[in-house]
Order: sequence, then structure tokens, then C-alpha cells
Amino acid sequence: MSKDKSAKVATPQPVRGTQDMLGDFADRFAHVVETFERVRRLYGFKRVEVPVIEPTAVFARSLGETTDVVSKEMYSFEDRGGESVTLRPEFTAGIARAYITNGWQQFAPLKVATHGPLFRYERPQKGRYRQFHQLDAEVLGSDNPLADAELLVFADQLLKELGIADGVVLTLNTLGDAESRDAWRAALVAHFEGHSGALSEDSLSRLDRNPLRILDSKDPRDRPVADSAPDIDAFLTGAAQDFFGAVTAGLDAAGVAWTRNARLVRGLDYYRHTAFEFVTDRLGAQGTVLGGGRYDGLIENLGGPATPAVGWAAGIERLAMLLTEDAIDNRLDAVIAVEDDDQLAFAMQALAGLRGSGFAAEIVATGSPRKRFDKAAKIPAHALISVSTRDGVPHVNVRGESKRAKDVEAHLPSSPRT
RNA sequence: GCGAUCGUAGCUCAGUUGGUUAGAGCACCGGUUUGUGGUACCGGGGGUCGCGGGUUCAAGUCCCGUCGAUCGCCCCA
Repeated sequence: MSKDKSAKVATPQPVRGTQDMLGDFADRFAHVVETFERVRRLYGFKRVEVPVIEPTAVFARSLGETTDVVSKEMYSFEDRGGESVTLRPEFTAGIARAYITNGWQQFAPLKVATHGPLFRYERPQKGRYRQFHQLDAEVLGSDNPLADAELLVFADQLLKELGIADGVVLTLNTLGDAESRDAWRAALVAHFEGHSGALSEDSLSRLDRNPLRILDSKDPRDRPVADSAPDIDAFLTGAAQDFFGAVTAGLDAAGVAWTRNARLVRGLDYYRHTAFEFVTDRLGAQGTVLGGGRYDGLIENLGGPATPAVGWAAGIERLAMLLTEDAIDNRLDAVIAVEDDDQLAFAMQALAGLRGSGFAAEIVATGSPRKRFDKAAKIPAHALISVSTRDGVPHVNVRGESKRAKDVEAHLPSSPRT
């Protein structure tokens, strides 16, 4: 670092809502991704990669051109050719675009999975960043309720293998087919308009924009009206009832626990049938750890053929926060403390030998030699190896009782003979 | 966009009704002690007290503004 303070330059700060990860949290993040990659193979989901940047129209269509979301909450800008482009705020629209433009209809039904960074221009809060990361799984080109069930069983197994299923509950609802949804929506609007005097200001504006959202309002003034609103059940067509019944039967057969949440909704019109969220009470206001649903109308909205599809996404940071302390074992196999610089070459040879044999190993060979043992002892490892000089030759001592420590000891070079 | 809380060393924090030269622990560096040892002690480096303005004899402390962070609201694709 420069000692000339007058020449000090201002360090650029990170972009608001971005984060840097180091050590433990980065390991937890990687553990979530690795577990996802392993489990998705068990379910036959192909890996798919789609661009981080797309024409703004891809997301504008998926989100409804008029909403605040498009105008205020996306990272959009003009490229040098004057085209409006957007950093992806979700995976689904980009995958749907790729499905159309690459002719992936030929592979239908297509099961794909991906993960990576997403961008939303929002105010950061707990577990919610402007650049964040998600896991994503989609089934495109299937109108079979077993596809919904398979995705949910996949999600359930993922959460169980991550060890965070305790305290997480699958909440499930149906939005019906287009006919059911329209009838229910009309009944809801009539109900809310009949009680408009009792609604909060926020919900009065929702009544115009997005009346379904009143159902899950957090404002206590809205709860009586929302709780007394009609469920969709009375408006479901026979086909929609059968569809939902087949999804829940699939879950029951696979042993996946679920609860009905008749208040769980999706605002956008292309959502049909199944809507679901895995919810925890351990993350404050941001309780959803994995959510998704069926979006049979989206691909058509993007100019493609009418194509049924269903999928889910989950925030990697949130999942990483929920991992238990012991989910990650960062311990090295061995740490070598070089207590005498005359034995540095010997210690380096031992270190290279261990690493070459597949052991994770670190060396402590700087600073005061008499403090190196204590320094090494603070590094989590199965085996603590000290190297000193006794009778003019390297003297090695190994501490550690685990099987791994014994393996390490067996791979150390023997002391050179004099 | 709105509200609340908070910004002091690399990290976690203390700092009294405003009052000498702003402290501790951890971390880092050096020394002593111990000598199969994760101990203890001594010392050292490191701070525009987020930034700017104001009140005052005097501001880390009070006031205003600003930037940032956190939590919540809105939104949630």
C-alpha cells in the first residue's frame, strides 16, 4: 500500500445490490449448485445454457408490456446498434425464446435445467439482491399433469438432499384453465368491489392492476375481505379439476407432502393450472425458497406455437443461507508446519507428494518459526504435521486420529538417511 | 418510490450529561515463555470517527443535508 496519502485514489464501490462471496458462503453456494446438478440428472433433465442478455421484448412479452416491472425493475439499456437489450430477470422467458428460435419443438416434451445470475433493479433486502442467482428447471411441450408432479418431486428431493427440508412446506394451488381462471377472476373483482370501502389504498390500486394479488395482501385491513373471498374451486371446469387431482395424486404416490394454499396466485395471465411455492419461516419476509407453476400461455405470447410448459426456480443465495453448519466440510486433509527453515525443501517435497496423491494440503512456512505450529493448528485439518530437525535430520510428527489422518501419515516421505 | 434503524482500526464493537493525545478483543508482524507444544506475557504497525455543512470556547457525541448498509413496505416475473 502506498504511503503517499496525498496521492490516494478513491476506490470504486461495488454496484448496489451486488455481492462478493469468499470462503464459507462461496462454498455453500457451490454446494447448492453441485447438489442441483447431481439431482437434476437423476430426473433426466438436460443441461441448457441461454444468454444472460436478450432483446428487451423477450421479457416485456413475458411480463406484460404495461407493468411497472418492465419499466422500472429491469436492467435495460440500448446497445450501440440502438436495440434495447435487457439483462435477464428470469430464466423462463429466455428458455421459451430459445425453444422457439432453435426449433426445440422437435424434442418435446423437453426437460431442461440451468442455473446462473439474474438481474432485477430492486431495493436490496434480506436474501434479495440486484444480481442474484437461481436454479431453474422447466418441462416444455407437455400438457401432462405428471410433468408438474415430476418437477415437484424433483424439487422436494433437492431440498431434502440439501438438508433444508425441515421447516419447509410445499404449498400448492391451481389457477385452473383459461375458462376457470377468467370466471374466478370476475367473481373476485365483484367481491372486492362490493367491499372496496374496507380495502387498503394499496389494494384499491391492485383492484385495477392485479386483483388476484389482493388475496395475499399483508395489510391487516385487507385480511377480512381477502379471507372471505371465494376460492377458485367453485369455478373450476371438470378438466381443470381433473388436472389438479392428477398432480396431487402424483405427489401422494411419490410421498411428497403438500398443503393447499387457495390464496397462492400468479398475476400474469399466461399462468394456468398448477402454482406452487416451497415456503420457510426462517427467512423473514422472504419466505419462498422455491417457486413455480404452469405457464401454458407464455410461448404463444412470444410468437411461438401454442405450447404447454411448467417450471420452477429457486434462489441459490437463499438456499445457501439455509444450509446447516455441518453441510460443508472445509477441513483440509493435512497442514504442515515447518518449524525449521533448514527442512523447507523436505517439507515442500512432502507437500507436493500429498497433493499429488489427492490429499488437500496446506503449508505454514512463514513468520516466526516458533509460532508456526500454533498458526497451523488453527487451520482446520484432519492431520497436523510438524517438521523440525532432530539429530541433523528432518523429524516429522503427525497429530490426528481420524482415518484420513492415518492415510495422510502413510503417504508421507520417509526421512532421508544420512 | 416510501418508512425505520445504523455508519468509530482489516473484522466485531466500546467510547459516560459534548471536555486532554479516540480504546478493547480478534487478525497481522516481532520478541519472551512453553518445548510434542492449539498456552501465557510484552511490544509494534494500522483510524480523514462514511462524506459535507452547521451549533459551540470545545463535536466520535448535538442539528441539517448527502452517500452507504440493514430490516420492512411497494413489487415479486
